[in-house]
Amino acid sequence: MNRKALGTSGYVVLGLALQHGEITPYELKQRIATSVGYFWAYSHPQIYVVSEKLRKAGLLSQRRERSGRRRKMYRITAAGEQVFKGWLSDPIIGHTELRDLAMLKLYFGEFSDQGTICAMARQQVAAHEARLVEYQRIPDQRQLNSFALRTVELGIEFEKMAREYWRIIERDNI
Amino acid sequence: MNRKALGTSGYVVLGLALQHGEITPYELKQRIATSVGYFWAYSHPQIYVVSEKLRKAGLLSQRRERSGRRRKMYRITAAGEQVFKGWLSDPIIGHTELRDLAMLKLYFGEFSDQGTICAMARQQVAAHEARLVEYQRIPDQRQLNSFALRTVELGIEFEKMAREYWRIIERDNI
DNA sequence: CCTATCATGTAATCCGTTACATGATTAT
DNA sequence: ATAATCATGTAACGGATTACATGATAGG
Repeated sequence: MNRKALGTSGYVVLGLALQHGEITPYELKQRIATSVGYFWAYSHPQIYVVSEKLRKAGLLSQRRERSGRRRKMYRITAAGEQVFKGWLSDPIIGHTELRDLAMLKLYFGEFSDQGTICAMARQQVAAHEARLVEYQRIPDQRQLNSFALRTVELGIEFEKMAREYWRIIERDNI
Repeated sequence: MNRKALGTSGYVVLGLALQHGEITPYELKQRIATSVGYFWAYSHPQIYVVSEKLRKAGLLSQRRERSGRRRKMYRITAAGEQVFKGWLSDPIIGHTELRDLAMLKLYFGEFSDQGTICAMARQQVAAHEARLVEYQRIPDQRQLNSFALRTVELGIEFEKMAREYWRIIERDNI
């Protein structure tokens, strides 16, 4: 209804529901953790809350398993699809936010000592390396559509850059 | 006291207070907007709330202007400095989060049309270009310590990369 | 002197996380 | 059978944004 009331997490859920037809909160959680969650994470209880909120707003319909875990199965409604597609074509406001604790601490490096910074740099090289490997494996493991693949590509480029960046920090601080 | 109770925004305020000696919430806001805020933004009412919280926790001391605007002037306490430096050497948990609406929408590109994606790509090229120019001007405008300069460097590299990325998206979608 | 904008803040609300809790299924 | 883990949620809290409000100063 009023589109303003929906946060980004709501649109993520709508989008995934649209992609998958019928989906449980758990599947949503898994999907997010291995896709959009790489660059826009959120925690699992949120997913349950958001799904319920979307259902109440009439953007998702719900069907419940009759036996076993009695899982809630969500499906996007016509209204939901309309809201989601409207959001997709809304103009982008705001810019990329690069939230990174290590960068923040580096900014205040004057109050650290060389050993601490160097250790942090080493740890960051390893962390970005690990993430790079993880991203590089994604196209082999799952068949993604070309758009999802594209976002993975940016992830890969970013990790390469960050790894190199911290290597230089490490070298300069030894 | 108990360090766990402090969020990242608290440490940002402590760090800036440590750098600047005595600082008002407004200066904090300005400083954040043109430094760490580039990669870790937050809104101005938060700064007032966080500063007060830090004062109550004994990590900042406060002096009030006697006339005019009766501004609150904050200064870091010995306890605050200790807590801040402790945080600096804490190990990093979690990874870089690259929060970007355009990337999110690109991920769901299958539900957009080419025109919309192309327009978004064009807008993103312009936005990253603008930001790049802004970052490149920073070293001339202000004298920053070498650590702050280093973080700006990553910002510049990122913007170059993102600009190039969206240029390719735009080209492929025309 | 009046207006714009600078500077400072409060209150309400919402979003997201942490901690907790529990039933269902699978492996041994 | 029993332990492990899969799957599903709730409740409480805290952090962050939005909307609102107001006094101080500067410019005309």
